[in-house]
Amino acid sequence: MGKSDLNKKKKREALLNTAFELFTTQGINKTTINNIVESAGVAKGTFYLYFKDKYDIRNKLIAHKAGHIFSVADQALSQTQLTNLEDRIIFLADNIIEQFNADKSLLNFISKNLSWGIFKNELISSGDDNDVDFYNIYTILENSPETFKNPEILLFMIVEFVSSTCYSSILYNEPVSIKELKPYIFDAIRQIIKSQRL
Amino acid sequence: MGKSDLNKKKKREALLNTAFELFTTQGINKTTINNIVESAGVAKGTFYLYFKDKYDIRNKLIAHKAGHIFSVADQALSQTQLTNLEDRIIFLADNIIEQFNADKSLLNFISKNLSWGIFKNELISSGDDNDVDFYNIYTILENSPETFKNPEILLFMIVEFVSSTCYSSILYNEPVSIKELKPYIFDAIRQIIKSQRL
Amino acid sequence: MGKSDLNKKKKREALLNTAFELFTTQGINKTTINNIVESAGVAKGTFYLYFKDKYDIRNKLIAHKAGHIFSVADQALSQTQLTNLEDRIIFLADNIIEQFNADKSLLNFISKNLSWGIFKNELISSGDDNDVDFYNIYTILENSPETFKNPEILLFMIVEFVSSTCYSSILYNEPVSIKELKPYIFDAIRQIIKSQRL
Amino acid sequence: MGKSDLNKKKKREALLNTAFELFTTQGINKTTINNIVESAGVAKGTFYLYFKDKYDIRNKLIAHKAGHIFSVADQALSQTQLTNLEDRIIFLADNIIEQFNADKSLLNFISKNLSWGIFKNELISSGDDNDVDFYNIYTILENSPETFKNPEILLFMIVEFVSSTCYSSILYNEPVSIKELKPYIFDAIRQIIKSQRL
DNA sequence: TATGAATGAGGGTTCATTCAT
DNA sequence: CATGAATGAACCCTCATTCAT
Repeated sequence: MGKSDLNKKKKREALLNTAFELFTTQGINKTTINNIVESAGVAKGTFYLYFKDKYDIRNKLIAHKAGHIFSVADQALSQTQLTNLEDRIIFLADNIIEQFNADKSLLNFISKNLSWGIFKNELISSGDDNDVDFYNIYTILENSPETFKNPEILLFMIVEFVSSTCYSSILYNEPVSIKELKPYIFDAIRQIIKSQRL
Repeated sequence: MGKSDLNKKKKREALLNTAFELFTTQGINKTTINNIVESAGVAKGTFYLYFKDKYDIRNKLIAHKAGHIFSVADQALSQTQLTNLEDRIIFLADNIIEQFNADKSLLNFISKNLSWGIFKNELISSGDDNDVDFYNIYTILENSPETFKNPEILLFMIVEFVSSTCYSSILYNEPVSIKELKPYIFDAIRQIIKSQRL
Repeated sequence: MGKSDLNKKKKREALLNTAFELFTTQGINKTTINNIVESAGVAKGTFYLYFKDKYDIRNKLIAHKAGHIFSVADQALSQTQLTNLEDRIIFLADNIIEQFNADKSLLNFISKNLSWGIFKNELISSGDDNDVDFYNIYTILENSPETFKNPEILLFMIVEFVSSTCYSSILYNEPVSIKELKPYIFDAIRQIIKSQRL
Repeated sequence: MGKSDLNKKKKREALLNTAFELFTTQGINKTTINNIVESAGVAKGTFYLYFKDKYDIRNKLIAHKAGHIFSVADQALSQTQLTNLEDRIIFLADNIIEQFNADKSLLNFISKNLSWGIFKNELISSGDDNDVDFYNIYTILENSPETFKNPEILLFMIVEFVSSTCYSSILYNEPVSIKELKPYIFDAIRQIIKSQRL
């Protein structure tokens, strides 16, 4: 990679990082391209060399950040000795919840913008160096000796259940704090898994 | 109520109805105050006599619409002979899902903007003639002979679970159509209820 | 007409006058909406209350100015005792040439932007208080005892001939000054008329 | 001519051809330097090695294209046996009209931008390999046994008359189609010539 | 020569908000 | 209460031009 290519990559990353910072602190609507380029220290025109518009950079960020979260959780899981499927899924859920709990603006950003369909599309379409190992998570289900009616639906339901209950609890302590809510969530997950077991 | 008061009420409702129509068809960001007052047939300044800004009218709409949905479901439930708690909750869930399925823009509008905390706040703070009987839904749990660890959490989890899984399925058919997804959802709900039963 | 209506009319005219001033001195491309509103002493948004964009105001100006020129010439003609058709037409041509000669920027503005078709369309479509009596000029031909193969074509040819030869001569003294050119033009006009006489 | 010189010439021609293509299809204002270099397949900076700016390349194109048209007409004339002056001029006019009729975008481009003075200046100033034999056309008048008051003015008037009447007729069919208009134009030309004959 | 990434002033346009009527 | 003309800051985006490579 030439010096110029390296410089380009750096500019692009500066824009991405700045945009994320601003999106999460001020919200997407309130963030202007002006804000982004100013903070990133590049000229306005430069933004348009790398991204089509504000929503283009947002989508790229979402996919990147979401993938990263799964990746971190997966890494942590591989460090454990857990073998039981339910335990492994609960571990992942717990890890992800804690990531969100530790970075609330990240939770806000992703939840407001991510949907299952968009997520899948972005992962597939964006051929950049997204080292997202999201689909590896499937392997948890697939490699398990147990079988399920429909693994994708099961995964989908768990993801939606966790993310939607987390959102309110972590950000607004509603109806209770995440600490209090967790046992309920985990119980529920175990039951959902059971209901789908063949 | 005097003639002038009536006129005022009519203006306010015209603004609310128009705003809802525009929010659901064009999105909130794309809808301008101009659009609203034009369609409502009032002057621009008049808008500010009734609402603080676009987000004020949005919040009022959300609480109103969400309450209405629960109300409709509750009414329908009262027409049935169902006595078993799980059946009653599934009935409500099904009814609400069908309401959303029949009016996708409504689902989109509410899901994008409603959160448990905001919803509760709005219901409490807005003392207007909101005839929302949302909290009646609690009575389903409370009046049941069965008891649960924490009824509000249970309700919260079900609501979040249903609304988040619905969203993706109804609007984007992801991961599967709502028709296919329903049995899984209902199974999961039953399991969640079980997990919380004392 | 209310005070407010009057004020509106004044704003609109201020914009038109300023735009014309700038268009003729700097050219249309170089003139920005910013320039116009600044000189006119109104806010930028105000411009868009009265005109769609730069080209809208240009078109309205062209029709207005072109109509005015014919009107002035026609008025002057009516003050004369000329009866002979050729003489009357030459008189009009001379008058118009002198108007352009006296206001070269006007000539530049109109010639660059006016075409026979656009001119006719604008005259018809723009229902504003354009007191343009352009078509009265037809009456010169129609009321004459002489008849012509095709009066519109004759008029068209004379107008195009005069305006195109004027343009170069008045603005660039090419190939000769307008003073030198005039006799040639008038001779040519007489010949053109003859060629079309039945 | 060295290999490098050849390459340079090729680049320059690529830019000229592409610019003409874009100017005539999209208009000059809408055409950007970006468009030109992209289509021409050269880098952006390269443009500035050959031309000062957009208007520089435009002027060079106009002179070139206008000269070419006269050249083609002149060539065609030399293939005929016509000896009578009027006939020869009418032949040229007809030929040029047909060239424009066959390539309307060319007519649009040249008419909007060409003026007698600019044309002459460009021809004189631009010493490039413009093999324009425009002035040869003078020889038609000069070599004729007949004599005229002022040959340049005569030529000027005919050129302006033809080009301005053509413009409206060919591009907008106003006031009538070029087919219908031609006899009127030719009649008028004959009269103009007569009026200038000594 | 040739490149093309970077620039940044300035373009047109929008729209929430105000306030005199 | 109701109006709507006027505002002007702020928006997104373009594009001619430069200059280090």
